[in-house]
Amino acid sequence: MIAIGEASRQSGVGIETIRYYEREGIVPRPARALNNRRLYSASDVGRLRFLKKCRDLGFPLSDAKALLELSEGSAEDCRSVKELAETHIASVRSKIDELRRLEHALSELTANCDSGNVQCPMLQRLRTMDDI
Amino acid sequence: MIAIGEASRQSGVGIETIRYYEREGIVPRPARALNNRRLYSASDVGRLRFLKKCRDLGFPLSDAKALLELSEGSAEDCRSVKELAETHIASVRSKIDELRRLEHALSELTANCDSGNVQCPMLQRLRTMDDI
DNA sequence: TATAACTCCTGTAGTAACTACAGGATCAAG
DNA sequence: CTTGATCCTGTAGTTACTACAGGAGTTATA
Repeated sequence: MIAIGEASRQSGVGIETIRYYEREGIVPRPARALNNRRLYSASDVGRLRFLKKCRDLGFPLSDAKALLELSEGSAEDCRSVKELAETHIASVRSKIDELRRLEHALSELTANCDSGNVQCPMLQRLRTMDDI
Repeated sequence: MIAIGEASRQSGVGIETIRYYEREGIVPRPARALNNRRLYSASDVGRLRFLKKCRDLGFPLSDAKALLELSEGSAEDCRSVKELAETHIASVRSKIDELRRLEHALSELTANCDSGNVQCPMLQRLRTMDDI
C-alpha cells in the first residue's frame, strides 16, 4: 500500500486530480492509514492508470467512468464499450472537420494581410462580410 | 437604438452573453433608456457581430477582444492582426494533428471489438498496455 | 534533539466562456 | 386590467481539473 504521492507518480494522475476523482465518486475511497493518510493498492493504481489512458484518448470523464465500470463488471459488455468508443470517434472526426474548415477560413483571411497596410483586410472582412 | 433582445437577434450573440461581455469589459457599456433598459446603436451591434465571427473562427475571447480593439484603433495594426491569426492557425493545426492521432488510436482499439466477446479487447488494452 | 524540508490533510476558490435560473420590474396588446 | 413578453440584477452551475490557505504529521540532516 502506497501513499497518494507515489500513486500519482505510478499512474500519471496528479494528486489533486486523484482526490477530485474520489470526491466525484469516479474511484472508490481508498484505505486510510492510522494517521488518516490515503493508502492505495495496486488495483487502485490500476484504476487510475485506466482513467488516465481514457482521458488521454479524449474520452470525457463521464465516459471514462463508464468504461472503468464496464471494465470492472463481471461480464464485460463489449458492445457497450464499442458504442461509447464509436460515438467518441465520430465526435473526434467531426471536430477534425470543423477545425479543417476553420484552418481554411483563417488562411484565407490572413492571405492579404501584410505589414504596411493602412486598412487591414482581415479586419475589414471581420467587420463587414456575412459569409464568415 | 434597439433593446438587447433585438441586438441579440441582429448579432447572433445571446442576450446573456451580451451582458457577460459587458461585465467583462469586452464591449463598452451601452446607453440606457429612462427605464434602465440597455439601448444598442448600430455600431454596438457591429461590435457584437465582429466578436461573434471571431468566436466562430475559434479565437479565444481574449484574442477576439484584442482584434476588436485593433479594429477600433485609428491606425490598424495589420501586423498584430496577422500575428494573432497565425498563432491561432498554428494552434488549430496542432489540434488537428492531435485529433488525427487520437482517431487512429481509437480505431485500432475498437478494431477487434465485437459483440459476443467474453473479454473486451479494448478494455484489455486499456487495462494492461503501456503504449496508449 | 532540534530543525528544516517534505508530504499529506480538508476545504475553498479559480480557470474559460458562457448558460441558467430566481425574483422582480416594466411594457405592449387586447 | 390582465396576460405574456421582455427586461433588470445577482448568483450559481457547467467541465475537469488546478491552485491555494492553513494546518498537521513525517523524514532527513545537523
